Amino acid sequence: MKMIEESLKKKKVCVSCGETSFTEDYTRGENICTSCGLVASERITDRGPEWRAFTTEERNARARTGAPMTLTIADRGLSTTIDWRNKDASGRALTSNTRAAIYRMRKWHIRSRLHSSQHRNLGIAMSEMERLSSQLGIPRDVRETSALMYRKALTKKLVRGRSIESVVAASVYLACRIHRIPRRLDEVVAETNVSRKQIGYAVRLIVSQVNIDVPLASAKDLIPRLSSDLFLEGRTVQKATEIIKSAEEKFVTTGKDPGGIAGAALYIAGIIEKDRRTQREIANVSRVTEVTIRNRYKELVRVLGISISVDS
DNA sequence: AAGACGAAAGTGGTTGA
DNA sequence: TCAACAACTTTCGTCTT
Repeated sequence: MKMIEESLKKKKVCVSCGETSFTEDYTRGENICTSCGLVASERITDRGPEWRAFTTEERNARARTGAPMTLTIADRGLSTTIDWRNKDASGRALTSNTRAAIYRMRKWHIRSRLHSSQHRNLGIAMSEMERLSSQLGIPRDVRETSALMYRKALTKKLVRGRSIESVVAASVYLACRIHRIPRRLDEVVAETNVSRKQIGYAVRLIVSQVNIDVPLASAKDLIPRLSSDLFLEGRTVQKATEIIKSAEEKFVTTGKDPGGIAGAALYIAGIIEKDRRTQREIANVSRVTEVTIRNRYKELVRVLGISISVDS
């Protein structure tokens, strides 16, 4: 037990490429690096059910727990509901006494459910968040984080005087940053009706007020996404990751657009590994211009002393 | 003909007085 | 609040493959 706790606490880093995200393959019991495919550890704990089910009915019949508690529903999925039918559990009609009692319970139950303005706010915000994050294709656990961010912002009274939508968008964006899922602010802005300025302001506000570390966007995080768009080969991707890593430690990549850095690294890696893409192709997927790719790649070559080999 | 290159001028955002 | 500034973009002519 102790060992399991320790291994959970320690953040795993891929020994091959330094990536920290892993896919757990339960059927094979392996931990696989999402970036380079390295099998990082075998014999992981299968946290799934110990039974098997082939149909939905079987699954429902065998499950012994209810829906998971979640932050993305305003009442955390913990509310009870009282049925509107005047029947008991076995389907018999209720006596008039019981019926009156149930009627009173129902009344208070409904009245107490959305009792505070915060709860009402959350209700609206969570449905908006659900819409936004599904539009952006954001996975479940990141949504939980963004819900948490929103709840923190709400309790700190940061939503007051600002539109719910802008704070929701900021929460989603920050959750992506925290989980190192590359979504740029512009992409989030595009799915909302709020101006970029307002969302940017909300983002900064939350970062300054809420006590959560938000890592800076790194060019490394963009590599998997860009390289799959470019259909690059594994070794090229790995090379690009190395380039960025040494660029980050050797030299300032700060203040530069991560897209430019990532694009330049992929360009160089492509040349070295003979898996070349044109500057235009790379510029398109990394959302910067060819000129920026050029500038960054010249800079990287100069600073890292990479010789673009003349052999071809 | 496509890709790479670099100069010049313009834009949106940050910083410091 | 404003000007200076760095990073990035747009545009365009030229060179290379």
